[in-house]
Amino acid sequence: MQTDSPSEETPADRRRLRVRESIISAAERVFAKEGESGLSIRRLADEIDYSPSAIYKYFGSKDELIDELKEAFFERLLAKIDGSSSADRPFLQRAKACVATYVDTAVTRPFHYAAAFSSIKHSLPENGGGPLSWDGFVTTSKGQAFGVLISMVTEGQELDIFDPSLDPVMAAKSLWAGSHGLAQLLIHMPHFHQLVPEQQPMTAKDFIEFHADLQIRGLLKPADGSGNGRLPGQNS
Amino acid sequence: MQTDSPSEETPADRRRLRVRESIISAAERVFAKEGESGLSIRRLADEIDYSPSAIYKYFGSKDELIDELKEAFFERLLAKIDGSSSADRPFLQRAKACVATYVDTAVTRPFHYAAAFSSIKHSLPENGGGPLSWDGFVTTSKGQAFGVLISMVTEGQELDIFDPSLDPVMAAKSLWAGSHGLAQLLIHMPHFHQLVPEQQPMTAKDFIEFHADLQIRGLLKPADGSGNGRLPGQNS
DNA sequence: TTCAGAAAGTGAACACTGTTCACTCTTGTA
DNA sequence: TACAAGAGTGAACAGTGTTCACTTTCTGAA
Repeated sequence: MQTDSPSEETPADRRRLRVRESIISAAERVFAKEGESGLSIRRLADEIDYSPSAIYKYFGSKDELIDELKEAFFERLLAKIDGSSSADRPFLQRAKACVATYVDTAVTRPFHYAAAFSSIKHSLPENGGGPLSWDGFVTTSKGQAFGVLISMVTEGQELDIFDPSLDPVMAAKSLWAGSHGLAQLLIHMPHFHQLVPEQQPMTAKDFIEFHADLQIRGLLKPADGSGNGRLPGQNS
Repeated sequence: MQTDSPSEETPADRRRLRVRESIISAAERVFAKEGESGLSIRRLADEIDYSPSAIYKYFGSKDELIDELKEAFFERLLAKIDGSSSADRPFLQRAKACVATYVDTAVTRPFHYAAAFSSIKHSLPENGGGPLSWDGFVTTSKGQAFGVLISMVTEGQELDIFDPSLDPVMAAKSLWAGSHGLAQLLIHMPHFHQLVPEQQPMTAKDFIEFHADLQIRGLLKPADGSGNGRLPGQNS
């Protein structure tokens, strides 16, 4: 199928890529609206006017197809939070925006984000089941997005804003957990943000910012000299 | 089937309850080990030596059965964090323990916890799809567990430890999101806790406590006395 | 231009799934 | 003892992901 010069793209290649792309885009359309349960191979085949078995000439399995959707999503997410963290604004604003953007992007494509954390026992395909390796992780989009968080923490420490005694990786993981949790709750409990005893107006965006604020607050450098700011470990 | 006196329990009632219980316990056993995907009606029927259709004489659907497992789990969780929050210890220790217990309990039964937050668009069956009502929510086990968090925040404010300018409900939601996020990440990314560049010993328990610490820190009363959204006096 | 081989595409089948329904068997009561 | 209600069953339906032998289409070389 390939010609002698490997960089050349034959008509067959283009045709194959076009069909592959049509599968992906149909899958993306259905998945974004109805999620994994709404996306069946037969339905997909119907939408692109091919037989179900034809799909398997392009993707090894349904999971492999969905993995591609998730990976594409995390690339978008990475680009967004990377943009937030490198914008031309004061540090604390950027830090908060970074968290807020993460949550906001996740909520915008709930099925993608939820699916990315839906499997139990093996979240990294390339390392199925084994202990999560650092080197393997940081090359994924997910890992790179995490790297943005780490950089943010170290920058905050260099600026003498964040507590220097914190391990940046652990702090970033904590930050990730906090953002992830809010995203998940907003996704899985509609109107979570306006869940209050007295009905007061509160948009999801407002609550996301409130949460980001609190998250960042936990990392702030404790007031100097006072034993109050730092959380006492054993006593209190 | 009921006798004239409604409080009396006939042998038929007991028999029915026994079969029902055997279904639940078989389901619990399979579900705890393999999760929703490993639990099929036919397999369940095999395990209890009944036909698949017999199950439908006891539960309206597979979802209804699983809902019962999830509800039972949240009742256990509620009891546990309620115990943590009311133990005879200093406040900050209790507060941290409360968060840590939540995460720990979730991680211990990963499938139960994950399943409880797996559906998108309607997390409260009794309110399917509509806006989440406060009154409906606080009566569920989930809602009551949340109530424990709110009480903890208000107590911290009364003790002059937590920032009094924070809305207790919003702070509790933020806390919940943070705990939920860590639980989810630990469940869905095995060895998340020991995901570090240099391999240094770090147990899940240790990381949970670190995270709980940071979460609580975010709620502390700022040392300089200013309220929400304070900026550090240092350069930024 | 012809022709072999590779790739693309297909339809039927397999082994599953949750669920339903007409049916039989068992049980408790009048 | 007769009868009705409940318990339990087997077969079937509609759906799923996936496989495989098969045909059709295309392409690169003789």
